[in-house]
Amino acid sequence: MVRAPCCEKLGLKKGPWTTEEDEILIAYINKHGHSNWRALPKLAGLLRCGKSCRLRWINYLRPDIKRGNFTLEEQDIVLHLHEKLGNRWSAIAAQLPGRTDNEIKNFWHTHLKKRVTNKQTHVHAKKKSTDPAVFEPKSQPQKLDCSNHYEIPSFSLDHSPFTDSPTGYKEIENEQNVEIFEAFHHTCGGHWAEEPWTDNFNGSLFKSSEMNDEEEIQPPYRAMDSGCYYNNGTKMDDNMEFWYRVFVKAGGSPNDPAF
DNA sequence: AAACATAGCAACCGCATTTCC
DNA sequence: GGGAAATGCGGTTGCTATGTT
Repeated sequence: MVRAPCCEKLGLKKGPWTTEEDEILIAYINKHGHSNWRALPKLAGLLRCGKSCRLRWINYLRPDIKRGNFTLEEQDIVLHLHEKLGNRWSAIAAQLPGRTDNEIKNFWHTHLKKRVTNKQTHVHAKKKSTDPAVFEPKSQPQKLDCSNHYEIPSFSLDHSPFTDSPTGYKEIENEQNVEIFEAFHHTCGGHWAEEPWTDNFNGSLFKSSEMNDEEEIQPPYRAMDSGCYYNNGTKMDDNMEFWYRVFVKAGGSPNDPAF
């Protein structure tokens, strides 16, 4: 294939776009669309190459672009998908309406990469703690549905939702609760005393009952170094924490007197 | 206040893939 | 079916804002 001459050789402009250029591009696309990027700049009267116009439109001028900080939910989705897909930014962007691959890529390099590095360090350090909760990711990440459409299950605050499994881990007793628990962190707002969850979990949820100080946490198991706290600062026990998360995820008030 | 370092991000580059003729 | 053109994608660069010394 013969490579098209670069912008400079054609006397085309490079570098940051001006407001005037943006306006011209927007006006042209609004009127004529962008069926042919290569022809567009000439037709619109822009001294830019088609590639530059496309990039500017896709990454900045599109009306459906979502600007501003990434929400916790978006950050988690990026982390989950990156763990599964790697640097396939466009594939990740496809799961985040309004976010561009370029924006996600930048955000990853400037924010999330550090968090992953820190988390790995933390997981390593966590092996010295007692009774860490662990998760086993089973299948590929999926876009989490964070709407509160779950029905509040019947439960007793004294009842343990965990059942023993032959593997030595404790498993959450039914699929609906697993699903709710998996999505718990997306409901957290200011209710959870924890950092946003960053690990890849999307299958059954397990809680270790047999890990001790000497055991190293290895993938696919993950440390959960967080918890839920009462207003007085006391940490909830495991059962209470579980039901609290289920309850809030299902639409219950975080301040419900039951907790 | 100035110099320097770092972070954040828009934009570019070159290769890969898809579409068109 | 094959080559050229167009588009898409991911890595990288470089400018600007902000923080630190």
